[in-house]
Amino acid sequence: MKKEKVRERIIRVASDLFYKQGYNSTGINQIIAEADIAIGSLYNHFSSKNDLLHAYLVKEELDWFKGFENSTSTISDPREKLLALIDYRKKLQQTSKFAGCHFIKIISEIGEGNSSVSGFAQQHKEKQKELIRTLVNEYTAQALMTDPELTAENIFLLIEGAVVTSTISRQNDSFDHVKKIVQGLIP
Amino acid sequence: MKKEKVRERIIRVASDLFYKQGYNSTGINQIIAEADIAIGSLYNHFSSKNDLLHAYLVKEELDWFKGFENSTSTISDPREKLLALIDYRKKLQQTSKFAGCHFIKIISEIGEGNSSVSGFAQQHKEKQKELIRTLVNEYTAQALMTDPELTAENIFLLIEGAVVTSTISRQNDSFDHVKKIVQGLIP
DNA sequence: TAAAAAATAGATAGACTTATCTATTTTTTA
DNA sequence: TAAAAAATAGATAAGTCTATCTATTTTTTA
Repeated sequence: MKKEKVRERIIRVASDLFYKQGYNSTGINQIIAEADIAIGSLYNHFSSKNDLLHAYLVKEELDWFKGFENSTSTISDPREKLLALIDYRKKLQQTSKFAGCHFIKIISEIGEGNSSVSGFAQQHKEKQKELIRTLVNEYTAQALMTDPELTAENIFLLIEGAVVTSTISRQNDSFDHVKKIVQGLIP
Repeated sequence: MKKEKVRERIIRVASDLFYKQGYNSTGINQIIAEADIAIGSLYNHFSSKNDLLHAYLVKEELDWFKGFENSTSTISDPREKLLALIDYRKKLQQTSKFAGCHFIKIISEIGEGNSSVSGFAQQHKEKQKELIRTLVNEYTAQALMTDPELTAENIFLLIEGAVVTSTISRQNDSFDHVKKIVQGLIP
């Protein structure tokens, strides 16, 4: 196993802290302490805390799609893949102890305050929706559907709703409900 | 018109700032400056910033239900009332320039860090769901439905999804989609 | 109108924040 | 192995944060 480089360790520790306790509640000193590095090393790799925030978002976006690919690479049927997407989001919530979606979180915390961050979150969610649209269209090719565009939006909104709901309730039953509803949408 | 008391002014200004720029990004000094009061007055009414946060949440919960009642008091038909709920959340997003749901925001920002806050948000969302459940059950009394419980959850999740999605995309079209979908759920 | 309560200005404590700097040691590259 | 690059410890600047305190003025109550 390759040794983790300093830069990678900084991003990993900072990402974890930003996610678990929030960006503003995480100080540089805590990051360097938990990553066990010198403050000079941090500022050698990143010009500012905001720069580190950007690296965090890039990492999480990569991890999200890598994780999805990893969870569903063996599934080719579009209907099964859509249901597996729901399972994937459920699993993410489970393993993070209901910490929620990284991008919803950061937008909630800094909002308009940082246009590059809000633009990044916007694009990320658009990609997720595009993924669903593609799968719904593949499904439509084999089983006719009245309004695939609206169905894709329907599934997307249900999943987003389940993520925020499970984050607040700290329970995963919303995903089971969404799965049942989606099974009805694509029979 | 009655003159606004100091305590009310503090809560109003603090609530506005907590909502617009986040709890952690809002300092005591900014609150007293914008409310145009002395710092001694603030700490005479509230024992800490956390105490003020609690007052903020209580206010927003009251305002939410008052606002809903105000928007829908003339509507008695449950189906129309459910559609009016969607319009209400849409209007809130419009008037706040897509600042999002107060409770999702605060949970995203402080998460587990404050159990009284997360408990409050939990209860608030439960009340919203209960409201939808009641309306769906009223509707079911006049037009039979296979699974009212799942339909209520369905509507709840769609609305929550539309709120977070419109917050990120800074567009209100999600609500129009939800309305169309819900009209299909309760024909 | 006199006493009590509330609000004021403003100083201050003490902890924490991001970021920079120097000087030294360790690691990597050629 | 020697030179270059990277990482280190630790001090420090300059600012922010929440909260407390005193002393004075304004408002409310009786």
